[in-house]
Amino acid sequence: MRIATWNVNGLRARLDFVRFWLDDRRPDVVGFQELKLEDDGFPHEAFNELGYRVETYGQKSWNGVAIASRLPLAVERRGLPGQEEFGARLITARAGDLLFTTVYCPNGKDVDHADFPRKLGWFDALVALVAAESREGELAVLCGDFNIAPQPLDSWLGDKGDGRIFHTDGERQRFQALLDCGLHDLYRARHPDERAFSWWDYRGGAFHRGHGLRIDMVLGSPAVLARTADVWIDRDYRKKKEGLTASDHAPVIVELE
DNA sequence: ATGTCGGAATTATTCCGA
Repeated sequence: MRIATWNVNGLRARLDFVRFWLDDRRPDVVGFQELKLEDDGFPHEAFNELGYRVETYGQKSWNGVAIASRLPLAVERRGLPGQEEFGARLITARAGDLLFTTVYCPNGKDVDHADFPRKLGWFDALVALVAAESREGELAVLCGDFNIAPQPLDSWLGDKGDGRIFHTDGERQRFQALLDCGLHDLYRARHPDERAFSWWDYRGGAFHRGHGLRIDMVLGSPAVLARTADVWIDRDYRKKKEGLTASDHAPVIVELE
């Protein structure tokens, strides 16, 4: 089974690109972020034609998440309790035997911006939810755009990034708190010393200069880790395809036995 | 050069967010 997470940066603008990727990689379950459209406007037909059912939690203009699945799909939750006013950022569904959650975590903008403490509060609510809902032996996945580089190894800035937005102790403590709930960062578990990124700014030729961050993650419960055969970042899909513009994020793919 | 995108508000141009 192949699962994936991908921040598409606007599904309307990315639809042909996403279809091309789905047809090429054939994942079974995908968490999408930054749809930037309302649920009424979701292009279900395009996904159905490729064999996917989709559950969505969108809003106008910004944010928005969805789970597409070739396996039976039953939605369990839309929205992070107590944080709904911060945008459509979390959806959970059962996909086959997986309890699959995808999140678009707040960006925070800058360490001295009002959104930064709100970002930390959003993570505190996420940690509380994960802690309350985790069940022994469950095949649970929490994937998405976390907007945190957990270690210096996850940033092109290395330890020179420490203290900047995405690189602060406060953000890293929240990410660690998710791991302390029993989740594993599957990419890092599989590739302990690899410097690899999932996001590169559109500006300044960041992709070609290697100026990236690893902020898109697939976290898995111990049962998921035990079934993980491979984890890779689909960097090729950060490049233009057939003249179509890529998202600023690459998909992250996990192969499960 | 904070150099690019996507979307919205308004009508090809500006803003906002990332």
